[in-house]
Amino acid sequence: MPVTIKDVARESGVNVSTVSRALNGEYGVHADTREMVAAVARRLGYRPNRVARGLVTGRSHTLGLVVSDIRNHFFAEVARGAEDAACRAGHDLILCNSDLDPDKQMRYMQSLLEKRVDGILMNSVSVLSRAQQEQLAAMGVAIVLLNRTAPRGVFSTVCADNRGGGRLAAEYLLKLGHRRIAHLTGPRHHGNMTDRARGFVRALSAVPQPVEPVMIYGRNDFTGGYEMGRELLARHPEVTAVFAASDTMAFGAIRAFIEAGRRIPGDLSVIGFDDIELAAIVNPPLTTIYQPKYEIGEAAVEILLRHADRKKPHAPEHRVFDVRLVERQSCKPRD
Amino acid sequence: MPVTIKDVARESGVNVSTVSRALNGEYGVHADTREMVAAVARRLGYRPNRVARGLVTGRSHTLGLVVSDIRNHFFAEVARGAEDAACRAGHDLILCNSDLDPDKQMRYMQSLLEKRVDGILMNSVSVLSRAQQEQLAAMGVAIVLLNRTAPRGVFSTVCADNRGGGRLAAEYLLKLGHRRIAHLTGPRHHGNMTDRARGFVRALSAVPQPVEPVMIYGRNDFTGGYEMGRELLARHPEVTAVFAASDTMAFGAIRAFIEAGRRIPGDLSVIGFDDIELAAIVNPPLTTIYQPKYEIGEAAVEILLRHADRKKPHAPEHRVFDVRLVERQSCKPRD
DNA sequence: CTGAAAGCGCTAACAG
DNA sequence: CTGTTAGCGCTTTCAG
Repeated sequence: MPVTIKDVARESGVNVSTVSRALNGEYGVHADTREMVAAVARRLGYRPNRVARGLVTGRSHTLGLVVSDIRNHFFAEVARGAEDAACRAGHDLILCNSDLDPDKQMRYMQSLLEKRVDGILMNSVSVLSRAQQEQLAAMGVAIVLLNRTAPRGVFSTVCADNRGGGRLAAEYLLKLGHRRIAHLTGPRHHGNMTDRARGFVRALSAVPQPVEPVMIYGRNDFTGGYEMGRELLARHPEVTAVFAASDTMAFGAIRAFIEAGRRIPGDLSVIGFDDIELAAIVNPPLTTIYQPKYEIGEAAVEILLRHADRKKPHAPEHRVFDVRLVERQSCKPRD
Repeated sequence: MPVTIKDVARESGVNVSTVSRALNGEYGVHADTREMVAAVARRLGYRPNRVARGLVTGRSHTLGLVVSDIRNHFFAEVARGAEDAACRAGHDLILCNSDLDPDKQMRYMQSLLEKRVDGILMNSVSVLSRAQQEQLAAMGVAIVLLNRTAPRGVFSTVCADNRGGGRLAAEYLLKLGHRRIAHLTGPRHHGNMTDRARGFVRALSAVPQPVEPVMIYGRNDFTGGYEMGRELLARHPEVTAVFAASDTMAFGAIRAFIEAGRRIPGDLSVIGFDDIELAAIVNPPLTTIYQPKYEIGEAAVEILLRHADRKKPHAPEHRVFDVRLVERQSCKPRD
């Protein structure tokens, strides 16, 4: 049975409201009283009950983070940035893994809402319908998306310049002389990856002799990349360069290529996206598009916190981070 | 202004307590009433306030997870297992990154306590002083440790058979004929890694011609491994085999070795610990000790939940998971 | 500067 | 089966 504010009040001979004021360092309480109360509180090992406080103030100082899977390196990095920013602001972060399952995602949203979180950070499973967006918006909680789902939606968004990244990858492969190119992307309607694909395809078709890439869709993880890699070899052995929409998928694909006796980059050039730490240490080191993962998490929380003051309805903010090509050794000019 | 239980009561013409009972599916309420109330609740978009409920029931249905860094693959995997288990039981997980900093860790504990979490999962207690540990125990919240600290402490623990893993690594390297061996381990007093080191050293000395390994301490991340790798080359070039206490450190060390022109496993055999996904795909594929990360997170939450019923003080449980050697291609017999 | 009192939204006896 | 009544621990008017 923990010690409550009442205990402190009784023990220090003042009213609970005075204890509250003293401990919250507000004005209107004598310095002596404050010190005395503080001393008693310390002696008793008083620990304010934030649940009770939240009930009256209406703010839980808790944020929700809904990602598809924390084991995904990208999200781990985002989560760390988000947690650091939240911690600095005196907030906690509830972690949820949606597995890109719409039902699971909605259930988590419900749960977070019932816990009265001050805001939610999420990478949405898919392009949200107008109706879904409005439903979420109507829930009356600040939401920041980690991927652009609909152009100019009602929610704030923070993400990398995915389309620009796709373009960079395309221009790079073209510059190396590749003409038979494939793109391994994630599930359809995955906001970020869709944008990467769009930028990639568009850049490939914006040249004098346009090239149309082979598109392969799959799961955004190692195994998904592996399967897409095998599929590519089976159906399009003529391809000389592939752009994978994440480093993890790139690793999976490379594994499939190597198992099939292909050499990277000798027979096949591969470029990824994310620049996770391990991209630099696999063999061959992976050429990829860097995006600032930690900073994305940080920025998302900052926006969220700014909007969580639900005094005035903020207009949605859209923050886009620059990406850049990191040239390593998994691509080479076409012979 | 969200709709409350009162609104539902008024709208459906019954008392709030009836609404509460109806919605919580308890006995003692007419089926018709229940349905009617449920219908009204749905129509009004009623969303129970778990904060309020928590205040009266004393249970927040929230767990705290304190790890050193979620970007560490091992912890991401543990976190996922924990989150899944928590979710199944209707609980949420608050994520905290301690960076192995005792102060930060204690601050997180305070914060979690003030949020009245039902239990806390944490690693890295070993960095805490004896006094701090006792302080934790006195806090009166269920705690499960992800590493063994003091033998037979007051807390429950869940971890892999770290000592056995160290032994496995030692026996393997000895079997390959290595005699000049180094161990790259984490920070001193890191519970799990200390145990790995102990098992390793002991097994090396338990043979007819005992070998005493070169010990190098460092940070448990890629850069830490890299630095230890360089230090090893500079100070002990005679070494032919290395046991790194985590795959991540092994990767860092390998990077240092390769930069220095050493070949793996040609010049230097390397064995890791954890068996993270990427261990299988780096080149050469990393021989390592597998430990069931996801299951550790799951088991920890299960124990926590069992103990969170603070009716009766449970005796601490200690669960140890088996490890096994995964032989890949980063080790070879000494010439 | 401090105390008294009302209530945040909900559950849980206790009556009826 | 349902209504009444107390709170849970805290903040926040409103008086004094």
